[in-house]
Amino acid sequence: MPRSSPAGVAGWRRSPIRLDVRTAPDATKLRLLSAAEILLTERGVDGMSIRALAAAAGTSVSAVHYHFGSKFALVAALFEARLVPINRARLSGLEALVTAAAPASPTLEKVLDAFLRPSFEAWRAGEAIGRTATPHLLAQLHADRFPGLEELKERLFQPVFGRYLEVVSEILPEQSVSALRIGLTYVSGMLLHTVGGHIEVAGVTDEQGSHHDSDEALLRYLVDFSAAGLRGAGAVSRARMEELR
Amino acid sequence: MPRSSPAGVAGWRRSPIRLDVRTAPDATKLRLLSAAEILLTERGVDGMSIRALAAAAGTSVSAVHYHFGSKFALVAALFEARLVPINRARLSGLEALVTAAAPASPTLEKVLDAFLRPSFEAWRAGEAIGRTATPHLLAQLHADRFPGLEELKERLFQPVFGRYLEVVSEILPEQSVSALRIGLTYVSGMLLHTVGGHIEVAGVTDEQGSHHDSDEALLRYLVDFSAAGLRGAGAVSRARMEELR
DNA sequence: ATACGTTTCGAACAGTCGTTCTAATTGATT
DNA sequence: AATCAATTAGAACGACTGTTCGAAACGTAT
Repeated sequence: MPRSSPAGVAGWRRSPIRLDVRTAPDATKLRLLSAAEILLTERGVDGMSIRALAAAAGTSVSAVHYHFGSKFALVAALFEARLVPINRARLSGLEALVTAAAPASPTLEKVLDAFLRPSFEAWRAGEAIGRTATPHLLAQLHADRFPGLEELKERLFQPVFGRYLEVVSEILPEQSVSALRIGLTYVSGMLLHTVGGHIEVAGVTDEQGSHHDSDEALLRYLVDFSAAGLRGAGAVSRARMEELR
Repeated sequence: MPRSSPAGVAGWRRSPIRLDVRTAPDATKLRLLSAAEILLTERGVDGMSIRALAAAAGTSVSAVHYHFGSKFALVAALFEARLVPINRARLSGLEALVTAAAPASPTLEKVLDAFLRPSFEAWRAGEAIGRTATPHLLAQLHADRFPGLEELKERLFQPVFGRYLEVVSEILPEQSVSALRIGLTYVSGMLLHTVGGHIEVAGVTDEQGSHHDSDEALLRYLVDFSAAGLRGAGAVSRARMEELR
């Protein structure tokens, strides 16, 4: 049972050679997060009990409150810890596209790919190693509700969403921003629908390489569907969109 | 433990003149369903307690088990009671389109409208009268999980989904059925995303007529987005879709 | 008026929930 | 060796969970 402090414990930094996996600082904290990730996707926030979580993490119930303060704080911490890297990859990928294509704009397909791929790949990577994946958790949390979650989602998503909306708006200047906002929300919804497990890929799994190809094809389908939808919906009903402010 | 069957109570059928609202048969049963509809959308299956439900319906906790047998049976009954009319409207609307356009096929937009409109209108009608709407509940249940729900969704959705897949496959014969299945699943996902409250309409609400126009514009946007997505995704990545079986 | 089946109610059951508290154990510092 | 803060485990708290039970109340038919 690990019993080290989170950060800045002098003793551990004096012997950096001992920082192996077993006795790493925050070992219990990290085990709790990993266990919570699995249990949350399986049972949801209300369905995951502190006791089941502690048992899965190999610790006691009081460890949760010691490290996080409350059950909801743990869920929020997990949500943020898993989403921040994905959103960082989204933003860096987008800026790379923008600078590479400057002074022109990147294609809509490339932008959507940069938005969808990080979450998509984390999802497939998680399923490949046998445990329920991170974005699957995000889809679950997107449906769940508990105090403070709405503000957290707003804080984490808004910068990414806003920047993508800017770029897409430059690519499709003839469409209103409010219409594109709805369209991009639909793109997010389809992504969550995919990683949430509602899409049956039914790909060939006996070969290891073919599975990766199927994943790539599914992501490609999602990108093309989104791009065509964004372009098509705006082209047809642009006039009606004025009413949506 | 329930000890009677709801339908076929001899005493009530002998005096049909007394079938007013207050003393109608299954009055408490219907009140329980209505109250459950609101509480489920607000708090989810695990979040709704029998006691809160009984209090909202103005009855006692044991009434739930008397009329339904268990909490999950009540949720399943509500799910089915609300979804069957919507799916019936979907199917009849589709067949009307098919026969009207025969021997040709109806347009993709009309077919998607027939699919989306029943659930969409039930959603807006529910929000208009102030209570949380039925499809909002469906979106909540789509995310929730409890034993038996998956089979129920399969039983209720599959006939509708299969028939629509047939017709859409006739409209877009150059696309594989498996690709169209994914596309139609995305359409369902976007609908659930909409009625689940994740789309901010932000329409003008001070006028009563304008709200209806905004709703119509939003539905129109969803239809056009879906149609363009289905057509576009198939046209671009048709070759890659072969890998998805 | 009596008897009957249906429906309702409140109490009580055995669990589980998140949280809190106390005591013990750990490794590092003095 | 003694002291210290950090971390752990385990018991206990009150509140809540879905469910069950027995006794009332109901309108109807005998």
